[in-house]
Amino acid sequence: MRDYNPHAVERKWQHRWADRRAFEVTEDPARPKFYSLVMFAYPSGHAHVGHVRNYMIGDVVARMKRMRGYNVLHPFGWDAFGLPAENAAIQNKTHPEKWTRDNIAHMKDQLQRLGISYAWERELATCDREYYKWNQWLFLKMYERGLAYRKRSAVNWCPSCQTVLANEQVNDGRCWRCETEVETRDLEQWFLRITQYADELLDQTADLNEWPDKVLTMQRNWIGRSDGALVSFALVDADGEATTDGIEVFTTRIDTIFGATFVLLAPEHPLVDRFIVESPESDAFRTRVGQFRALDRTARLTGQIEKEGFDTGRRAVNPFTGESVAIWVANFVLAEYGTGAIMAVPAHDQRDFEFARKYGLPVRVVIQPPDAVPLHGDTLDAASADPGRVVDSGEFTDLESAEARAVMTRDAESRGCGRGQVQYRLKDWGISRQRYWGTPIPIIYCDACGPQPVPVDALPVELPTIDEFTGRGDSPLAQVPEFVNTTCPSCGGNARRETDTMDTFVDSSWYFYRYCDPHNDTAPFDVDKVKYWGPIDFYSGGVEHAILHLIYSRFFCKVLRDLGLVEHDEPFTRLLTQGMVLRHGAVMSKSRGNVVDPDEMTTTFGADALRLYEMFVAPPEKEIEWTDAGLEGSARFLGRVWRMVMPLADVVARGDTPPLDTLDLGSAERALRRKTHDTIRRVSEDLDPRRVHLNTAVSALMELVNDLYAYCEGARIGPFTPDVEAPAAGAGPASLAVVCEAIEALVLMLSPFTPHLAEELWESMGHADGVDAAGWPTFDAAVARAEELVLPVQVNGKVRARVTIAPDTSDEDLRKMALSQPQVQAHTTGKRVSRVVVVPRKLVSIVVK
RNA sequence: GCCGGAGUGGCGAAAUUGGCAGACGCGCUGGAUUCAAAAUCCAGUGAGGUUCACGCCUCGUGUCGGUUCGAGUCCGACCUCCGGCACCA
Repeated sequence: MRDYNPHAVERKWQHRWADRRAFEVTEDPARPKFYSLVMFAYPSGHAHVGHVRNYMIGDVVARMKRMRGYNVLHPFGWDAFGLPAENAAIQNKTHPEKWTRDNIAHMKDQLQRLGISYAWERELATCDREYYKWNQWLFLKMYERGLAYRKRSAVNWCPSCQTVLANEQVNDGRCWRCETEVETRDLEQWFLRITQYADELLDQTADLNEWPDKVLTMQRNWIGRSDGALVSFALVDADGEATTDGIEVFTTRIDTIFGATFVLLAPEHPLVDRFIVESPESDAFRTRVGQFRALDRTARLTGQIEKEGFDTGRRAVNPFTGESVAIWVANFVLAEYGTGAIMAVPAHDQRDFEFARKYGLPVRVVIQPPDAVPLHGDTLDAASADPGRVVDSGEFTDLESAEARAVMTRDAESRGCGRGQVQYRLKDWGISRQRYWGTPIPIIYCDACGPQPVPVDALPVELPTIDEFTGRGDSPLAQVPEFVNTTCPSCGGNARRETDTMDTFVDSSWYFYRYCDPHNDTAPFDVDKVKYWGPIDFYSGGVEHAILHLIYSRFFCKVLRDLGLVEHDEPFTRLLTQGMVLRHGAVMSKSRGNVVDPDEMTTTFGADALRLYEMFVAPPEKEIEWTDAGLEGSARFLGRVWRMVMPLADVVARGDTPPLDTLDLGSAERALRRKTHDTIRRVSEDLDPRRVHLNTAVSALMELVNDLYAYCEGARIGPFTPDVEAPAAGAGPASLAVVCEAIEALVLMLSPFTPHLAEELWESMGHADGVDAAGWPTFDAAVARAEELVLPVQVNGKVRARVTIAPDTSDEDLRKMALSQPQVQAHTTGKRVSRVVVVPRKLVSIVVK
């Protein structure tokens, strides 16, 4: 018997798969389809074992589905635009494209040596002009529909990356990529109107029942819907008379409005500028406001500052009480949420409470929570935010909070001073980036005609080649006159191109549709092809994309649906968020120097051992700390499989063992068959895309191998025959038949995990057509059924004995057997048996007193 | 502060509906094989007690309490860790 040489085996099968184009697919309406996808890769330079883990999860599912007869689409590609390439260019004086293409070549080579079943002919890179052309096309479609628009606004600016960031890309006031503190800039920017889909994005999270709850919760929080009301407080003029001008506030607690004893404005609120002008002490007022506006942005957004404010000297009328109340400016009121103005109800909102106490403003209780001592504004030491019974509120007194909100909103509406309103935390998606290595935004500015879309037949707007990257100044594209200067598509006069590029999250929001038709040069993809392959049945990737990528992709899906390009509402049916692979407690990265290169692992142990180990070490969702220790164990297991199967491969290949149902099997043989079929059941269940318990599937296969060794040792066959040349010597046909059945099932079930080894063994067993042709092994419930059961017998909750029974033993017989066990008697004698619980097929529980 | 998730041997973990806690693997210990080692095969391995021995007993899934014949699993309170959101009105 030849020894197991993983490298030779792996090379052989990788070449064969490539030669046979084994994983390339076309649409086939006669077969059920399965679209297995892993998040595509950023070509950072080198794949590490963390990437490998994710790609393996997708590959195991894809390979299993292929064996089950599905037409499986399993593509791969590159999220190739982005800042690191440009930064590398600045540092190393290379071109971002060269850096990117070199990295792709290297990483592709690494991945190919892992034997992943990708349809490489569908490979795409988002920096391909054939790809980003359709980014531009989709942008123009959105522009036509008013979903892409331009506005001047305060945006997040990372001084280190020299670019704008979306809200989603700012964490704790810092850049998601480089952790530099983010500044605010006022810029003209392009936005995608994701808020138009806010409700749908929120509501349809309810349909995503194969997504982790964690991700759905994060998305719901991110969208942040709150139902409330807009209420207008009329401004009071210098004579104390109400005017027709008003301050609109947003509140979710209109039921507390009788307790609204003042109004607060954000420092940036437009009325503040008017008040400055109208103030008798304009200069002092302006200085005051300036101080608030200059407050550190990060501190303000994270609530790390003391609540402060000042009286504007102006007043407004509470439309419910008719009282005139003070208008203050407060540093904690956010200009970008709601209307930038709030009604302050100190008795029932903690922030307002603190503010009121600090400045001695009135606190008035208007809600009495049930089961609480009667509250009083003068004695409160904290706001009471709980709902309850409305008090001291005129005609609304005695309503419950929830009802009061509805009634009072209707009342405001009827009097023309308010209406129901839904607010979202979600903001429109700013996509302009002042960088080079991305998709040019296909817009031309003409002094005469204004912004003009680039005509579709002029797409793509190609990225010009730039020789030098300095990282200084504005958009690099602005420094290329031949790019900037163009003619207006409308009037033909001189015009300038937009020089910003798109956020790369645009690229990754629809790439999974392009895979369905990657070489189409007349459309982003053929509608019928996406109709066949979509939606994605299984999608796996890092949980760090739970909000950004996954919410943007859901948004794009809905836009594409409304454009008539896709039919489904949601792009990803099942989502698996894979746990990260850490090294020394940190995510692997080149800069940290803690990267574990899969090449080293495959050189030492083989790709199959690496694959198996990463699937076995922990559940896919769980974060793991990388150690080499267990990898050796996986390599050992594969050797064990080889030494079990190889000696008997010829026996299988000869195919002269009699059919199992014609044989009279002994109890050891029946037990092995039972194990075989029970393993088929367990592994099949664990590999179900809704489950994907890959670690327990592997351990089930290990158990089967252990049982095979034990059986073969007893039967003196296979690895236990003294004569290697005659591994089946002395074995009866029954022994051989059950062992052959077991090893065939074993090899087939192992193949999604360790495809090279499995194909090699399968071929050695005389099968020329590969494991896909063989299909997934069939589970036979009758064979797997236990012949006898061993049930525990508990006395007062402690196991005191076990009884072995036939599965069809009656409850009464079981009860008698249990009570007659000597160990049970020892604990029941002299006591009264008060109760006997018989749980069929589970246990017997006896209660004594 | 709010919303999720988790806490099980020396380690990674398992336990699908409330039913024998610790499957499987790593590590360790012992045995076989070997001149020897590696590799391989076999056996043992939660803690403590007890027995010449087969065994038997007690404790044990973050802490405290509860429900139940029976709780890692359900309920209540708390502790710790991880993730998300956070002055969002």
